[in-house]
Amino acid sequence: MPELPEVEVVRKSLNNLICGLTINKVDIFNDKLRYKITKKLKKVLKNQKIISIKRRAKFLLIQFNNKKTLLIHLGMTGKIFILNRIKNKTYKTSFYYDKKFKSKHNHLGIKFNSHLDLIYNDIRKFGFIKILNTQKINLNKHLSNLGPEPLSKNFNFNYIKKVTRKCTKNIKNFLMDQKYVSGLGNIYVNEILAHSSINPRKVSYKLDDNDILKIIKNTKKTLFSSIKLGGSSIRDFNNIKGDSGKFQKSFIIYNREKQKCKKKTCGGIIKKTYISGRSTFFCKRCQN
DNA sequence: AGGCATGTTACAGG
DNA sequence: ACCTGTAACATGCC
Repeated sequence: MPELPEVEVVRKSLNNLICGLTINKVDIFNDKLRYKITKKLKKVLKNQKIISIKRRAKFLLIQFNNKKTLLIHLGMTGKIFILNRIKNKTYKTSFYYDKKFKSKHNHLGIKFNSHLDLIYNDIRKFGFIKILNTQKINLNKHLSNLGPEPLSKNFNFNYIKKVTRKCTKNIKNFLMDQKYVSGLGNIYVNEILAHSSINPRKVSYKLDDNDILKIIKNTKKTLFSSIKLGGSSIRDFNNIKGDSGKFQKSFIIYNREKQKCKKKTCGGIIKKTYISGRSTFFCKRCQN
């Protein structure tokens, strides 16, 4: 689930539900994630109040009043649930807590000074949770080498022109590389290149000005639309009742192998290939 | 049964 | 040094 739009949708719902709350207790159910969850997390967060919930690239940053920040990366299958322990109700964070989510994959629980609990659940354990000093956040290795946010003004023609000129990667790997643009992943890059009618293997320095303009326009457009629809929910999330992500219905290329290209007057057949081991979909006709 | 999966990182080889 | 492909991480689905 988690590329930029999905993380942003989670951020927004957390901001609505738990910003301003104070932590009562932290439980570590299973510390095995990409990096081990440290025990000091419990002490550091106890009695602390959330003062802001931000997103940078695919990271969530939950800031507390003791100058600590919780850094969360959802990896491939990380999910955050908010539960009402009195009414036994689950709130929408982007993805409802459902019986299909097995508690054996719950890693962290936070009890707030209210009727709410937060649960971090991660089937494949590729995500991670770290505590950082808020003042030193920009020095953190995960955050210090990130390229501009694609929805910000820093992601513009001059910037992309400048960096693509000296980049010999193909454009798909360029857009997936967090040091050039942060927050894009495999699904959205497939979509962006399809919307832009650019072949994913095109070498970055060979992009002409028009290609660059199309990429910028379609990146912003695709991400905005997805956020508006609550992000994308694919595979195991598809059948879950109450799932709020709807952008998968707007995919024009991802997971559409052998189907017809949706771009008007094209109608070519979509092919699947692999680039750097990642599934890549493209239309031979309009993405020359 | 084996291939595949929204991410990141290390390593080998060109 | 830079690039690509591959494997690894862990689990579930088809």
